[in-house]
Amino acid sequence: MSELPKHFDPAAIEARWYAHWEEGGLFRPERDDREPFTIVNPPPNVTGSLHIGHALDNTLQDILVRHQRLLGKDALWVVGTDHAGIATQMVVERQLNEKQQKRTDFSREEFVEKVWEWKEESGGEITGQLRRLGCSMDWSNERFTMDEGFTKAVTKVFVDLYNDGLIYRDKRLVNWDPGLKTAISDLEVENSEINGHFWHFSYPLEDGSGAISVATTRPETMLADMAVAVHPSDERYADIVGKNVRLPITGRLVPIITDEHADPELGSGAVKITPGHDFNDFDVGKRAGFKPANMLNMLDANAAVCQTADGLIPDELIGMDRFDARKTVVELIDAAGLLEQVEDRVIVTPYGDRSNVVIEPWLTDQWYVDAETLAQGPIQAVRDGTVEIVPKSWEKTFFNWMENIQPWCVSRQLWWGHRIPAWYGDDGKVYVAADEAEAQAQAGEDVSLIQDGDVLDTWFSSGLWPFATLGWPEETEDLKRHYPNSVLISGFDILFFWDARMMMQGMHFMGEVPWHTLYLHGLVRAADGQKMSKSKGNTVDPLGLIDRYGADALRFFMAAMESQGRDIKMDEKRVEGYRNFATKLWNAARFCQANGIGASETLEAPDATLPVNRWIIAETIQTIQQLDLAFADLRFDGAANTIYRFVWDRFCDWYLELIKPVLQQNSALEEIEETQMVAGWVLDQILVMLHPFMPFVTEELWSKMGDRPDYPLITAKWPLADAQAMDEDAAKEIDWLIRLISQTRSARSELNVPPAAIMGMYGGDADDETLERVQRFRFELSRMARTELVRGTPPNEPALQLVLDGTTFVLPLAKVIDLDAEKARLTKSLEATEKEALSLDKRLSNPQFVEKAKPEAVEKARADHAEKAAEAERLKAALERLG
RNA sequence: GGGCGCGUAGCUCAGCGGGAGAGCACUGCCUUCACACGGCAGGGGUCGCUGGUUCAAUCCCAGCCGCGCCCACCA
Repeated sequence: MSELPKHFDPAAIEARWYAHWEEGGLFRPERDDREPFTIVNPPPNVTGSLHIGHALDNTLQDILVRHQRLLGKDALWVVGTDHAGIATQMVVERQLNEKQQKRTDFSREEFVEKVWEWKEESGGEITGQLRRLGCSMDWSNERFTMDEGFTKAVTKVFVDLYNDGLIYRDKRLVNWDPGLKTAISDLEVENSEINGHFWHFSYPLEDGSGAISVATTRPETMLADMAVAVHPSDERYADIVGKNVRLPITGRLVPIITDEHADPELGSGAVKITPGHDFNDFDVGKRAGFKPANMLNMLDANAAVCQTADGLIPDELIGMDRFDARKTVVELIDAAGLLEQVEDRVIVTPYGDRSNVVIEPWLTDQWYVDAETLAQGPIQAVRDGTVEIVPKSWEKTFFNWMENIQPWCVSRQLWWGHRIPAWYGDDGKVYVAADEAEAQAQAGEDVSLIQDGDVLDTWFSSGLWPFATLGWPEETEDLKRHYPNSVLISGFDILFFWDARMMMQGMHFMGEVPWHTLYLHGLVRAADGQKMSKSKGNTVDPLGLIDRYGADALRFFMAAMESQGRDIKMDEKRVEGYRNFATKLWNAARFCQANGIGASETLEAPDATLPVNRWIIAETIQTIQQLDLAFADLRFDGAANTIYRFVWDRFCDWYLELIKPVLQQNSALEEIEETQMVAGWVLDQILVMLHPFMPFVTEELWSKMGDRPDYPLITAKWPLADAQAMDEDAAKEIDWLIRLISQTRSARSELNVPPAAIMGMYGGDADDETLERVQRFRFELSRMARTELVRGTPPNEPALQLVLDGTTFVLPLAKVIDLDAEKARLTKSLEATEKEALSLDKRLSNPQFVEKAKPEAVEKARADHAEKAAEAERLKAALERLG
């Protein structure tokens, strides 16, 4: 126990305590015999740095983990980082660009080596920042999605899914990102509306008997048109279905076909079909009997025009960028007199979420996961409650996506990531195996093999996080104990990317859900409600907030603002307010120290006789109960507000003020000792309850309030909500005292009674019990209300009158009192009371209410009415006495 | 086109069947021996609008008006 400095400086204690916890192994004490509690941390990008969203996400997790650790559980918070294929490769490529180099200047091996170097160099940044936030993760088993064990798991998953028929290679349209030159999944495409045009072309019939009009938003793709479709029921075209049209520019002959896809209402009702460059047309093309292998492709990986298989594209167009080609094609068609009309039109255009380049539907061979099959288990699990989504409103969104899920393209044409374990033999076959030796064994010695050059989607590997981090595919002790995990906390923005994939892969490979609760939180927005983004320049750096206000304040802010289902708007004033809260607690502890109050020796509430002590014990227990409920419901805001109010309003503003007379006014020794003991116990409970939210300041105070070197707060015991220790009589008595003090203060303030003036207080019509109470609390009343009990009949002079329960107290103050002000005050009070009494009276005189309302409600209304009516009478009498 | 959410004090948000709360901001007083990053007292709300259900609605239902997000192939 050592004296607390006068000023609280978060920075001075944070680093010290974090190191102490980590070095002492306190994040993961030996508790093999206890019930496990497990959370896996959404692995941040290895080369990333902590942003405000991480701060929210990780604060919430740390609160749960610290709470569970205090409850005595074997709490494990798995931590690690993600290799983040595209994002990381982009970072390194950008660095090369700065040196006038590019990826392709190097061999694949050389480039990957450079990424590893970068990872070694910068990969520690974010983990260091998580430490600054106070996150109590199990660093002793820190993982990386490309570490050896994880890579083994990824390979096994791919091979097993392939052998189960759930991964296959297919030629179909993918979302091709011409900027990054890789395929991406549906989820990585962001659609946005842009202003474009709708061009109407006239396609002449081969037999010269006329023409058919088609409209398109992408004229350049007509270079690879393979048909024109009309609706089967569209009679306008019935007699030309089956004829050919001769396409402008290429001169290709393509048939007029029928397909349900053609909308007779739209444009002319006839639509050009380009199976190689449009998702709808691909389906139409397949229905029309075109094999994907024969579908014409007119764009290369850069989305520049290339020659189609039939060689019909004029040379002048070859090599032209798709947008230049668009212009040129329109010009050529116009020159041929076949451009009928150009309409302005808003077009939904797909962009790559990383590159921000317009995505091109492109015909390639890729690896696909049969997501539909894998989705069945998770759908069922959410339906039957095995997995509870919190807040529940996300369930619909989850079902809607899972029930309409498309094949998941998992191959990426990148260099950084998990190499796909597939080898192509010169025998034309594909061999999928754990390594090349096995593939060779499958193929036989005579076949020469080349490994697939692609890597896997990052989410393919991070989907294994809940079990691969625990040692899978080895059957480790950890895996047995900690899978399924207890709860997953994630932003709703990765519900499909990550959460759903974890469920699919977890259920397939572990046979069980990855966790039983899925808690989804919102986004942290800028103060004006805008989404934070680097490009807008409106991001708030959590490290800066920690520098200014301390990690505890930032954490408390996150918790207090986290109500389920709503985004959080950044409000720095509020962070400041929670810094003030930490300071308040610090000063309360200083007061305790100065008054001989220290660490409690017991976990149970001490025995106490003084009402004020019995009262605060009851208040503490109520707080524990409320906190337990809030935790059970994952109401972070509720929990934070409960402890906040208890510390500030109850403990500091009332309890500490009420015990000052006991501690400082020559009370009996046993009363002082009892009060010190109770205050020490309450402060200890506060520190424990607040610790999950504010780990640093609480641990510091815990150590400073007593010598308990082998019993750090981080592994202390969560308080017991022992209802037996609650004393209703004491609660009533202190409640009465608080109301008397408040009323007196309020009246004094309104009448401008000088703050220091002591007012004599006559019991007036008080009964003996009340008088005795006033006498008993004379020191408290003297200090906090500046009143002194006077026996006898009040003098016949103007006085301040207080109506409390069944008593009218009289405080004569002839010299100071402003009679009119007092009249006004009493009148206002009377009016308010009468208004309430009247409203209750109206309700009670309604027979419908008395008959139909719940008996408790009627009973309460009657009691309230009686009370208000009596109070009104007293106020009226008081007014009359003033004349 | 479907789905979700929001609209409560000047601001940021809780509450969600029995008559409205917090933090900040604001006003007045207080340099009281834990704390001015403080104390005490106070002002401020037809709970978006319109109907309905109910003895009773900010809270449930329907419609409308504003705002936001997600999903979806209208060429």
